[in-house]
Amino acid sequence: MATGRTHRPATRSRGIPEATVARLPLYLRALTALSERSVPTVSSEELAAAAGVNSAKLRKDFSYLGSYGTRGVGYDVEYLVYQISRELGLTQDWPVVIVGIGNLGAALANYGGFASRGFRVAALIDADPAMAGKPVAGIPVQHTDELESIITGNGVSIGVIATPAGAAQQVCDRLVAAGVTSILNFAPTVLNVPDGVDVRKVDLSIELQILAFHEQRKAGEEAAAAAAVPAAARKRAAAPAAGASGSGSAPASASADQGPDGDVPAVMPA
Amino acid sequence: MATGRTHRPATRSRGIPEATVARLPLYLRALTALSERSVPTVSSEELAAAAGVNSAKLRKDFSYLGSYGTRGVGYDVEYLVYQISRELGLTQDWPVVIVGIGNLGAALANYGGFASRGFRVAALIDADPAMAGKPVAGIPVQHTDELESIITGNGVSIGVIATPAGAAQQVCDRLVAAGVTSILNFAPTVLNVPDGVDVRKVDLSIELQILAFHEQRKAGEEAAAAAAVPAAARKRAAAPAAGASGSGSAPASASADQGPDGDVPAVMPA
DNA sequence: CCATCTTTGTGCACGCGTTCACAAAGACAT
DNA sequence: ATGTCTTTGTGAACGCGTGCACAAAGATGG
Repeated sequence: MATGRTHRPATRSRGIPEATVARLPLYLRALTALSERSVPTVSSEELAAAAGVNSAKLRKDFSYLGSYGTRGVGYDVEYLVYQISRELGLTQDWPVVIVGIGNLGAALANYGGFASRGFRVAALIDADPAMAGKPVAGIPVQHTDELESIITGNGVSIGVIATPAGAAQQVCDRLVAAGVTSILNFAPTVLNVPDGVDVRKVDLSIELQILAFHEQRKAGEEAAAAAAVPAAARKRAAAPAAGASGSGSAPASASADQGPDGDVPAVMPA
Repeated sequence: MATGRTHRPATRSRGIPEATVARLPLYLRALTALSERSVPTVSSEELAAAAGVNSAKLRKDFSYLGSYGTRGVGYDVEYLVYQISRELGLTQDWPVVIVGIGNLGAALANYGGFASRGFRVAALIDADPAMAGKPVAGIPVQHTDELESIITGNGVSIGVIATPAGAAQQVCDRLVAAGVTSILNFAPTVLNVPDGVDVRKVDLSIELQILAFHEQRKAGEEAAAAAAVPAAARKRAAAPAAGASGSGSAPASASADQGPDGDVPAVMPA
C-alpha cells in the first residue's frame, strides 16, 4: 500500500468505518471479476479469499451496508456490485483534473482505470507554456492560468496533483479556492488544506523506505540466526553490520552518503 | 495515502509499531529540509507541524527509537537524520528492479526520489521483446527471461511490479522464487506471497474511489442541508439523488453504466 | 548555587478495528 | 412438514494507536 490520509474525513460517514470504506473498492474489484465470469453468487469465504481479507471482516464490512446476503447461500454478485458501486458513489460521473503533466502525470492520464468506474479526465493542466495544446492521452494540455475556469466550468471536485514538491502547496491552494474538495497528492509534500477538504497521498519514496525497514530487519534476524549457528548458509547481505548492539556509538555527522536532492517527484512541468 | 499492507510484516519489528515506521519517512523528509537550511535543533512542536502530525505522537514515535532529545531544547537535526536513516536501513544500498516498463514503469524509472536515499535502480525488465535494449531513463530494458539471473546476480531483495493486473501474480512468483522478499505492487491485483515476504500496494483506482465516497457524502449532506433550508445557495451537484432513504428499491440489474473493463493498469508491456 | 522556564518522555484512558465464536436464518432433502 | 446443513450477521473480547496531561530533566539567568 501507499500512504495514509491527512485531516480525517470530517465525521464518521454514515456510520461506515473508514477502514471499511477503504476495503470496499477491493471487494468491488473481486466482485466485478466474478461478474464477468457470470458467477451468480459467492460466499463470504470465497470472496474474502479473492480480496485477500478475513471472512469475518468482510461480513462485518457488508453488515454496515445492510443485510445483503442470504444465509446458507451467500451473496448475489450482481446485486452486491450495484450496492457497493452506489455506496462508493460510482454510479455518477466524476470529472477529474490532473495538474502537472510530467512523466507521472502523463502516465496517470494514460491510466485505463481512470476512465472506467465513473472517473473522467476533464482536463490536464501544466505550468509549462510549451506544453500548452500538446495532446497527452488524447487530451490537450492546458496552461495553469486556466485552472480556475476549468474547475468551475466543469464542476470538478476531485483534483490530482502530480507536480514537483515545490509547486504542490500552491497548486493545492488554487484548486481548493476554485472549489475542489478532494485531492489525490503524488507530490512528496504535506499539504495543508482547510476543514472539509479530503487529501489522500501516494508516496513512492515512503513506501520504499517502509519496505527497506522491514528488509533490514529481516537481514538482521538472518544475521543473528547465522551468528547463533556459526557457519550457516548465508545468501547475500552486503554489509548489514547488524551485529552492533542496541545503542552503540553514533556519529554526529550523518547524511553524507545519500544524494543531495530533496525528494524530487517524477515530473517536470517547467 | 495509497493502500495497505498484505500479510502483516511478520513479528512486531524490534518493538517499533508499524504505524510509527510508516511515519519515520515523513519525519526524515522534514528533517532533511531543515538540515539543508542549516537549522541546528528543532522542537517536537515545530517538527510535528512540518510533518503534519500531532506533537505528542511524534515524541512517542521517537521514544521508540531511544531518547534522542534534550529537554528544554529539542532535537538535534543532524543527529536525528542519522538515527532515522539508520533505523530505516537507508545507510546501505538497496538495488531495486522494476518489472513492467509501460507508461507507469517508465515514469517510476525516471523518478528522482528513487536514486536518492539509498535506492538504486539495478534493472528494468519487460516482457516485450521489442523493448529489450531500449534505454529508459538511461538504463537498457532487459527481457523477462533474464529476471532470475538479474535478481541473483545483483542481490536484489526489493522488486517493483508495474505490469498489467494479469501478469502481476506470475511476475511476483518469479521474483519471490528468485529471492526477492519485498514487493511494491502497482498492479491492481491482490498478490499472494509466502510468509516472510512483504507486499505494499499502490492503487490509484482505490484511492479515487475512497475520495469519491467522501465526496458523495459531502454532496449528500449539502443536499440535506439545502433541503432543510429550501432555496439555499447550491453550487454544483449534478444529480446526487441522495434523498433516497436508507434501503429503498434496489435494481437487481446493475453495472450497466460503468466501463466494461476490469481495472486495466497504466502499463503496456506487450 | 538556586530559581525559573522550556521541552521532553511517558503513564493513562479512550476509541477504533480486528477476530473469535455462535446463534439465527434460510436452503434443501426427505 | 420436519430435520439437517450451510452460511450469514453480530455480540463480546482483545489489542493497537492516539491524545491528554503531567512529572522529570535540563538549560538559562541571576
